[in-house]
Amino acid sequence: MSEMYNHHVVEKKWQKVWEENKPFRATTDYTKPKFYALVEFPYPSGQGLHVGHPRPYTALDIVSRKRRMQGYNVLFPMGWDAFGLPTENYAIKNKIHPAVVTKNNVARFKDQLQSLGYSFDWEREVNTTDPDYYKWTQWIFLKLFKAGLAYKKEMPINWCTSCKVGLANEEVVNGVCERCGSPVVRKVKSEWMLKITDYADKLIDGLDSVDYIERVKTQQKNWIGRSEGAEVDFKLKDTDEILTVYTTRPDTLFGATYMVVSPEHPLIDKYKDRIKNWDEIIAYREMAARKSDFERTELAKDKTGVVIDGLSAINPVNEKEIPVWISDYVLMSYGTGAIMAVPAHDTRDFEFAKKFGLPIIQVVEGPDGQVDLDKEAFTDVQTGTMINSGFLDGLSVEEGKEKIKDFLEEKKIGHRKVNYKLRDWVFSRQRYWGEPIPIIHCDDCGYVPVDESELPLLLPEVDSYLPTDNGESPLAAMTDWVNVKCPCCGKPAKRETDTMPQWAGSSWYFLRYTDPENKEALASKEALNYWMPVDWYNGGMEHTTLHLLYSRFWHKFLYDEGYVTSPEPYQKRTSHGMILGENGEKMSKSRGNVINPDDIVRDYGADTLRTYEMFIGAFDLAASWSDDGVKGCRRFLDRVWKLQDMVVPGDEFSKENEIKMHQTIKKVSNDFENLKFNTAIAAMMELINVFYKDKKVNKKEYETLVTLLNPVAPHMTEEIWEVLGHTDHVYEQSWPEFDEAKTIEATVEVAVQINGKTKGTVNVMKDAEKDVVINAAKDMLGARLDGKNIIKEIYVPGRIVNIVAK
RNA sequence: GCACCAGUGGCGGAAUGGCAGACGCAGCAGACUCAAAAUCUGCCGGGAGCAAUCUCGUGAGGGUUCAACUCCCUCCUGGUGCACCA
Repeated sequence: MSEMYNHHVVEKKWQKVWEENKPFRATTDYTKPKFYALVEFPYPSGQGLHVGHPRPYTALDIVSRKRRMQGYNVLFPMGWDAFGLPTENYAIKNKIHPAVVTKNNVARFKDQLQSLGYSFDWEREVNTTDPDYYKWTQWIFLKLFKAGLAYKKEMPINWCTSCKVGLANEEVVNGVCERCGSPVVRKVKSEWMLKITDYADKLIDGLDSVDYIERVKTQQKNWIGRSEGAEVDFKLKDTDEILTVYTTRPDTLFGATYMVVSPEHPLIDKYKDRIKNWDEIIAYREMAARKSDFERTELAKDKTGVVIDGLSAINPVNEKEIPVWISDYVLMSYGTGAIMAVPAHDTRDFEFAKKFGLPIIQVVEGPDGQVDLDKEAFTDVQTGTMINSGFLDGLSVEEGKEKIKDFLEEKKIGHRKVNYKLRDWVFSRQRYWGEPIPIIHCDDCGYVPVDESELPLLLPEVDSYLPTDNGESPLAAMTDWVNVKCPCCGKPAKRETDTMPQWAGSSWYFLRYTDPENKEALASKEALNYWMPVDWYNGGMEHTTLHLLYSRFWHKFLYDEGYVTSPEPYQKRTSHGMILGENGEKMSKSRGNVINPDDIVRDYGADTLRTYEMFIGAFDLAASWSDDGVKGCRRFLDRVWKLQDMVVPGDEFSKENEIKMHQTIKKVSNDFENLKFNTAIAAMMELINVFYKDKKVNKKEYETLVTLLNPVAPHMTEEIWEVLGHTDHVYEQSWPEFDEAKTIEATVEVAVQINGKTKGTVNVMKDAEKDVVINAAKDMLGARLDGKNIIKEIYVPGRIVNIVAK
């Protein structure tokens, strides 16, 4: 009898072997076929690993292990996205340098990951806070700066009152800080910006060439928010002024009954003298400015606004005079900050017009003519027909759009225009624990880049990491560091004291893994050529509009500059679901439903945790934790272990199990590729149930099972392999092959139905003729067909017989 | 409000036009045991029937089809993302 499986001993034993033999090292043999599997590198937080981490890591570990056995040169790396606020805040609170905090957290994370037996190539570990790494983050920034894609701008930024830091739009959730939940207010600051908007079209178009799950593509497209429309010029009455608006519905121009400009629109100040209700306008503008993002969202349902008394506009297509209003439902940051309002065919304009009693003119008719403009605007562009629109009458909306655009361009009163929701990326953080921005400001020369030879520009040692109340970075207090000579003219100048956001280091880390020690370049051309693009990148949906978009932007920029050779960084992107607590809620300390992976590894073993997280449910959906489910997976592994006592000799599959073996190899192989780990494991469970029923398994069958299971449960399967007398290892074996012909049984069980209701089954040869099967089915049905009139007989080979009878 | 995803036994889930509930958990029964645990074996959606069997059943309602968990329409519920983007 075999000993009971001892995961403590066995897992440590094999982890040591892997550490010493380094079988998972990616080689520099660039002649072999390559496979680059990537998982998002973690932020090494003080809490340690969460049970959510192993789900994606195990998934790609399985795929990586399988690919190695299939002969690929596999790159499956891991590293640390270690700059960031929590570390800095912890450092401030406990008076420990953030670099020390980071070092400790990384050590803990690494221990935990190694205890799970991942086949990462630890020789390629990267850390974004390592100067040898952030040297290249700074280098990329300088390239962006030199290409005109990094610029400084005075702008109202999202300011977190608690973190005392500027936030990107992406980091503000419902008007509060994504990290700490404190209110976010507007504050005008001079900030570094990256012109991601220059890449809007490339970021959309590139999606056609990659294999991302549809959800990710849709979300990125929506986030970039490309819209095609037109800019139209309206004359202001009795002035030479032109008020330009952006619209996606130029076809409805005849229905414009008023205009609205944003409260911040410069036109207002320019015509101050003409405006008769100036006090009212100023009061409204101040009220709008005071609203936080949160209030603006909350109040979205109720439209407010003030008519500008003294200004009016002329509709260029019919010369009608229409009033001009200000309202905060028009945003200065989108389009031209002004709109033409067509209340009949725009929901927001409709609400506004109803509230203020403005005229509503219908210019599009529904298919049945029934449009109730008392209740709501008619916004359907598919079925509408133009009316009350002069030369557009009778056209469809689509035709109308094109014809009016031609007209506008011909008469020089407007032109086609594409707009995006995407904004430039706010790249400054007033914080210590980030990459210093390598720029020097000189009063005479302006912003001067630090010479590339001086990179990395190291973070100076400071005593206090506390942010200042006036919004300056802690670095600003370091006068020795700040005051430098201008590299250009030699006069006294100052260093930039803002640091980069956490997204910087993660925007290119996948490139560094290909050649992590390189001193001359971010990675060698040869390494990049061979390894890029990443073949399979798995990560959380929450990174779709942040990290994933930012890193595609940087990569496309590096491609345009000739530093990388693939236009897209990731060939395939998949996403995993969250692991919820046992009660179906998100795991959190306050809910008291947190599971610590260390406890599971200690009590049941890493192989059990890995198997369980893969068996828990569909990979892309959220799943609730279950302690009983964990036990079930351990029971399965124990049953595999105990098959040792039932082994009989055999160099080939036994006759009775041959088909089942080929079927299982096929199912497991395919399911691993398609993220269907749960059904792959179910197939292996079915297989061992067969062995248990027979109370025997031949050696070849057992070895095959062990090989198939190895990517999921690598420790136990190596141990079994050794017990079976092998001196080599499972990871050196070839992935089992299946023979398609041998996955098909000679006879098949065909369901027999009358009028689609199943009555029983018949066994027939797999390639039996239709007549034979139908007759067998009729025999089986016997008296049940008596007195019935057969109308139709359907046979789907190998599947079903359906007799339609009355 | 808009978009996307999901809704199947007591529970996690399988089946994406062809025998609904694979596999696992929990439960029940048996074997082993002095006993318990562990392990092994069997049963395990509802209703009717001694039974063979019949019948209902995949959030609700309608439709397409010989056949619908699967496709189409309307609605309900939950989750996620976006949210005055003209």
